[in-house]
Amino acid sequence: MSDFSGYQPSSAATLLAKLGVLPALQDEERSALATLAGEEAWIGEGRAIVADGEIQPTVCLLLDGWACRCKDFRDGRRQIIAFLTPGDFICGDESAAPRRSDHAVRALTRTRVTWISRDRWRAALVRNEGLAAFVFGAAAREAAILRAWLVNLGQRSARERMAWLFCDLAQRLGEDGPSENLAVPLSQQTLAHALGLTPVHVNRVLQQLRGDGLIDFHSGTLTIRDPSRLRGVAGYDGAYLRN
Amino acid sequence: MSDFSGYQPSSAATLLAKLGVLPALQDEERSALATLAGEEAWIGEGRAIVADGEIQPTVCLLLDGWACRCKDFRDGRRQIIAFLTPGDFICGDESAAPRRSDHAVRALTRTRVTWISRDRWRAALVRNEGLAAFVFGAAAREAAILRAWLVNLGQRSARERMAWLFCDLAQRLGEDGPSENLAVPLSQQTLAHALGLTPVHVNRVLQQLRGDGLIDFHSGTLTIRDPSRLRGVAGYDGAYLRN
DNA sequence: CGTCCGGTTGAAGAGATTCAATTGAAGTGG
DNA sequence: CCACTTCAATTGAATCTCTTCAACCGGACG
Repeated sequence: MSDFSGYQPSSAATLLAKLGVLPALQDEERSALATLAGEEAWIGEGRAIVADGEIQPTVCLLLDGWACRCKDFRDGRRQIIAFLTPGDFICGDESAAPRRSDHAVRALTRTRVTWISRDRWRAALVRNEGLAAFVFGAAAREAAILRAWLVNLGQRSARERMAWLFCDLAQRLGEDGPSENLAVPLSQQTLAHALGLTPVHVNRVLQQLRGDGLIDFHSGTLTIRDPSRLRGVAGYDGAYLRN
Repeated sequence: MSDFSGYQPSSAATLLAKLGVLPALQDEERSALATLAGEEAWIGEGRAIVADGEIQPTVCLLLDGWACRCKDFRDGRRQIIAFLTPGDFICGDESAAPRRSDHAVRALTRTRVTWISRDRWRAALVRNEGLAAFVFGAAAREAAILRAWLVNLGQRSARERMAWLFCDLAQRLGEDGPSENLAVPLSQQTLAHALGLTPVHVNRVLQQLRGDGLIDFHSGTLTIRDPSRLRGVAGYDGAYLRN
């Protein structure tokens, strides 16, 4: 993976900022969360944060960098199920009993991660209604993204599919900022794994989209040149992200 | 849709039986749930139970028949996101605030449905820990199926994909019975919508699978002739269904 | 300096779609 | 009981998207 120095490593503030999106979330809740966070760790690019089949007893949060949920086949095929960015739950967001993971979570860049004891987490949710509402909302949102992604894979052509993914990323990353020149630390290979395409085809479609003046995608930076036309080819409707 | 008279319409007992799967669920919890159920309704085949974009203020349960979550495009394309069978939540299982639905739920057969007031539901979950655990488990399970389905669409060929879907259905339907001669009330058209293929191609692949002695699929009945070989071509591993 | 990895290009082939036509079973009405 | 409709399933042929395989480029790095 090339040079992704464009990322401003964020502290726990990233998560808190994300939590801040919820108007109902009081300072009290934010600090509650901040105090919950236990040990932290940096994890190298490409490493697994959670292995497929592993039982994760703790709640796990992504603080810095990008990760992905992915499923690997014996024969080398790989499907990326979701991209995770700072503030996302790596596991345990449903607060239910620990479950055997049916997929791996891998670091796409160097990432910083923190773990929270499930008991303390559960206690905090019971104590703090606003926090609980936020967490359930986040879970519902992730499920919505999952469904939208599934639809994307099932129905759209390679061109539409890639356009859609870029719309999705722009929407999610740009919710608190302008949607141009986004830091998207993904190789074409990784895009291929996310889109269910071959790297070769990703490359060609990428050139096509660039040639049409829709986007630019170079060394970890996504530039959306014509947002509305891109949404047009993608058939993109961001409704699934609004609650 | 042809003749699906093979279905024994089940009462609320179906749901309760499904709940009974969870050992920890006490009679107390089951009856709690039974008393919660409010008005019922029968819904005709093909009708929408929940429309895309609708806000469903109540919790909604499927009691009889099959339904699907599906996303319809303007241009007529349609992707089925999940199949729902008796005992499944149509909406509201996360118990979070009501959310604008990002997809429709359609009846694939004639279905029977019941609605529960969200307030009473939430109260019941708080009161009854076992019930809450079951509900969260169900949500986690549905998410796992969703992920597995996404992987299926993204990585597998038409043949593998269809084999996988049949394995999935057999596993889920057969959990409380033998896995042969399953009632699967789906047209080839519907299969196509679920698999992201054209009906024509579904037909050909179906013939191929039948010719290979793997399955039989006729007038709403799925017969798995060679389960282990079918799992082989599908690359099926049912781990995502176990918790 | 050589190697490695991501990106790029070309050519050939497989898999799935598209369009169009036919079959067959179920349901309707005369 | 038979025409007539309807709709799912089936078949064929042409087309196209995407894959596969193989080679090459260029920057990063030991």
